[in-house]
Amino acid sequence: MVETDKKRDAIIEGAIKRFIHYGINKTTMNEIAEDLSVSKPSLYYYFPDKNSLVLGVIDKIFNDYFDLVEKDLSADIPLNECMAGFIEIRHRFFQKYYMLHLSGGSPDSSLNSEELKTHFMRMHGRNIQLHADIFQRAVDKGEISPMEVYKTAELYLDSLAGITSLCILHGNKELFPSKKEMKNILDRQLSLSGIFIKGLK
Amino acid sequence: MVETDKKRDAIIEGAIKRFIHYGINKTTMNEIAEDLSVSKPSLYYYFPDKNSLVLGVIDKIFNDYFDLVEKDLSADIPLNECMAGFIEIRHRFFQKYYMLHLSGGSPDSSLNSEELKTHFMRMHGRNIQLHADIFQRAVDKGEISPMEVYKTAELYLDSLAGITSLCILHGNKELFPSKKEMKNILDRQLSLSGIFIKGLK
DNA sequence: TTTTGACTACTTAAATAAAAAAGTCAGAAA
DNA sequence: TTTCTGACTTTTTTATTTAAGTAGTCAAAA
Repeated sequence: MVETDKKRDAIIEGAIKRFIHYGINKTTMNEIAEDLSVSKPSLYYYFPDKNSLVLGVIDKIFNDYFDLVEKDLSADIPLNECMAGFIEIRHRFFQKYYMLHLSGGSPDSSLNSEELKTHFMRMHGRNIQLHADIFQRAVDKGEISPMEVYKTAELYLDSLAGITSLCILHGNKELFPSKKEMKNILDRQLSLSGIFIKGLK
Repeated sequence: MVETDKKRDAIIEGAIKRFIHYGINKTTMNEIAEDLSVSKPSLYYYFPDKNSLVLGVIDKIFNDYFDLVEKDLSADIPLNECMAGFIEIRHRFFQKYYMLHLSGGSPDSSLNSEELKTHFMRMHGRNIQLHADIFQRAVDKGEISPMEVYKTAELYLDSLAGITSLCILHGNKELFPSKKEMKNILDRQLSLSGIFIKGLK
C-alpha cells in the first residue's frame, strides 16, 4: 500500500512536470508514461482515467498551497501584512502553474469534466473559508469592523482574481505572460489588497 | 451636410438595434441595409467599411455614457454615492449593450481590427481620467487621502470590471447572463466600491 | 449627390477524412 | 496475487476540402 502510494505520487510528479510546460490538454498519457519509463497501462493501473490523474495533480497543488498558507496563519501580524504574504504565495503558485490555468476563481477550459470543476470549486471554497476565518479573527481582535466575513472574503478574493484576469486579457496574447506583466499583476493586487483591508476598518 | 449626418445617425441607430440582438459579428451589412430599406451600397456611401460603422456605434454609445456621467459630476455629493451612481449607469449600459461585449476594461473578441481596439482603449482611458479627476477633487476637498489618482482610478475600475468578468465566467454559459446574475454583479460592485472608497480615506 | 443591381474576392462555416489520443484486455513478469 | 506490458479498439482532436455567406466594388441610374 505504501509502495502503491509512492508510485502514485511519482506519477503525479511526472504529470505535473509535463503539465507545467505544455498544459493539461497538450499532455498525453503516453508522454507521461514515457517520461517515467513505464507503459501506458501501468498509469491506468494507478489511475482509472486521465481525469483522476488531473484530479490528483490539482489536489496536490492545492494541498501544497494550503500547507504554506496555514503555516503563516498562526503568526500574530497585522491583517494587511498577512494578506500581502498570501498574495505573494498565490503569485508564486500562479507563476509556477500558469499553464494549468488554475488562476481565476472559476474553473477554466482545461478542466473539462464536471468532476474536475466541482473539485476545483471545492478548493476555491476552502480558500474563501480560510480567508473568512482570518477576517473573523481580525473582527474579534477589533482590527476591522464586524461584517459578513464569508461574503467579504469572497469579494476580496474575486477582486484580486479579477485584476489578474484583466491583466492577462490586456497583455500580450503569448502563451505566457511576461515578467513585466507578472510584476504588474502582483503590484496591483498588493495595492488593491491594501486599500480593501483599510476599507474594512 | 446636415441631411448626410442625419442619415449617418439613422444607420448607426439601425446597426445598434441589430448589434444589441445578435452582436457585431453576427450582423451583416445586408441585414442593416434591409432594416433601413436601403441597398448595401448606400451604407457604403456613408461608411467606407463595416469597421467605420462599428466605430460610429461605439462612439455613440460611449458619448451617451459620458453625457450621463458628466451630468452627475457637478453635484456636490459624497464620493461613495457618486461612484455608486456611476456603477448603476454603467450597469444599465452593460445590460443594454451586453451583446457588443464592451464590458471589461479590455477590447473583446468582437472588436477585430486594431483601429477599433485603439478607439475602444481611448474611450476606456477617458473613463479612467474622468474617475481620476473626481478622485483628485475628493482629495482636494480632504474627503480622501492624497495618492496617485490616475493609477488608483485605473485600479478601482479594473477591480469592478474584474468582478463582472468573473461573475460572467462563473455563471451559466448561456448567451445572456440571467437577471439574478446581473443583480449579483451590481450588488458586488456596489459592495466593493464602498469598501474601496472607504479604504482611500 | 445619392442610390442601386449585379458583380468579385475574401472569409467563415459545414462536411469529411486523417491523425492522435484515451482507454481496454489477455496474458506475462515479479 | 499484485504489478506491468504489447497490441488492440474507440473516441476525440486536428487537418483538409468544399460549400455558403459576407464584405466590399463598380458602372450606371435616379
